[in-house]
Amino acid sequence: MAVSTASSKEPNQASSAYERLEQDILTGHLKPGERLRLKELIVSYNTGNSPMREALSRLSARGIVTREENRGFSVPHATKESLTELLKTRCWIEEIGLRESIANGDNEWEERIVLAFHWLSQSEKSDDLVSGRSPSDLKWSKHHQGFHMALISACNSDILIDFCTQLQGRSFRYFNLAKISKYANRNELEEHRELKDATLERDAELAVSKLKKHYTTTHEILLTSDRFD
Amino acid sequence: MAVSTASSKEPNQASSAYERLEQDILTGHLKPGERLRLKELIVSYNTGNSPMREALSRLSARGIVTREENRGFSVPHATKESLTELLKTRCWIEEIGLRESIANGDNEWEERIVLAFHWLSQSEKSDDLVSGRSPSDLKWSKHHQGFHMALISACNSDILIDFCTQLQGRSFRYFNLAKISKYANRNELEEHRELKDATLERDAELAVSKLKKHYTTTHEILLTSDRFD
DNA sequence: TAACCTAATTTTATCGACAATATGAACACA
DNA sequence: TGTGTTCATATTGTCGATAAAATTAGGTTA
Repeated sequence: MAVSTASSKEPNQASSAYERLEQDILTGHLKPGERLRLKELIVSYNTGNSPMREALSRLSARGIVTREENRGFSVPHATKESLTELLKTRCWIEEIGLRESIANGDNEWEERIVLAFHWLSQSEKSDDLVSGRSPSDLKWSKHHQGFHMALISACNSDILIDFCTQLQGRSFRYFNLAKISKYANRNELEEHRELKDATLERDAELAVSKLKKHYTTTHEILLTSDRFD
Repeated sequence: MAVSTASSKEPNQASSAYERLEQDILTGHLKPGERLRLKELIVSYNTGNSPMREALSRLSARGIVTREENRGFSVPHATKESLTELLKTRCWIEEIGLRESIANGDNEWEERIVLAFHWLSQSEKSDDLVSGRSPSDLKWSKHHQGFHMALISACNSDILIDFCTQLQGRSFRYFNLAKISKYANRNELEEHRELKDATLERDAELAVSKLKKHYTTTHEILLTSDRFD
């Protein structure tokens, strides 16, 4: 069982366990369907009964782990069907966030996008193109997620933003599980640039179509993977 | 502190506590901002330390209670601003659910709507119109929620349905906190009927506009309440 | 009086043991 | 061989006590 090493001193053990376990699930280190036995987790993550149980409870409430009453916890299954549902839903909801942001976004919103794109493009360039799964992936992922969140960050609904964060996390897991190099026949930097430009020009229709295209392409690539049930 | 009485034998204490506490928060028996001290809850709900803590953890992960690290849990504040955000977001997301359902719904979906409307109209008629907050309210609420969920139940996204359920729960709390008779100058039965008819006739534009009008009217009524911060 | 420090109290977070439940293996029987 | 039953084991769920952290109250000084 893969385990994240304890990093910075978290406020308390439960939250620390929560974050590390979430990380290990979303990065795909813990495999779909794998059972999460309390006893083993306590050893692996070097914490106690109560904090780990609390972490699992919180994760299950957010759909990051699956729970069966009196039967324990496990890593959610990953099927092509649920991936399709996930991406479809993500398109629906991020479209709203993007349209609202384009309608309401202020200067600071534009700045957030410009900066997020800058860091994304930096990390895309510096990535080495051969070894798809390099250690820098995590950094790229953070920038990628940051960019997409910046786009919708002016929608004036923390609730919607939270939903998008959840969907992003789940998508991230499928991306990692698929084990496909993100450079497979694709110029993501250019896709992101076009998306950024359309957004900053407040061309909602174009921006939304770029966004959907972006996700649809990802979807199609991921579906070629045979790593799902 | 108000407390739900233990009802049917729940699978385990943690889940039972979860549901009862959720109920007491959403019905407004526990007031916004009220601190949820573990010790008191254990006495009130007649359960142990661990199950109650687990219930609180799960509730906080879903935004039903607020948590501050090392400072405990409390009932979320209720402000007019967050109510506005909530209803806005709900309109956005349920619109999607409704449009998708209208596009994809099958016969069973139509049957669910017909039945849900039937029970809703029954409980609306039988409610006595004077005492706004009658014990039958909870029954009406269940039917009301059931009707709105039926409308979107053919959207083919369990994720979206789960989001709608969450938003519905939070809206329900504001409704209860406002303490406004639901018959204030309003014919809800007729609103629901028009919404149902437009939906069953697969007139997406009309149905969506009826839905939004329905929620906007609710919103305006709730905003007249002075029960929020 | 107001600001600040310190100690007592309250409250949250965690631990280790125990109870309840589910799982799996061995065995009897058709 | 296949099916059902019983008992041992493993796993989840709960309890009561303790440790850690925050809050409160009292007292001291300017």
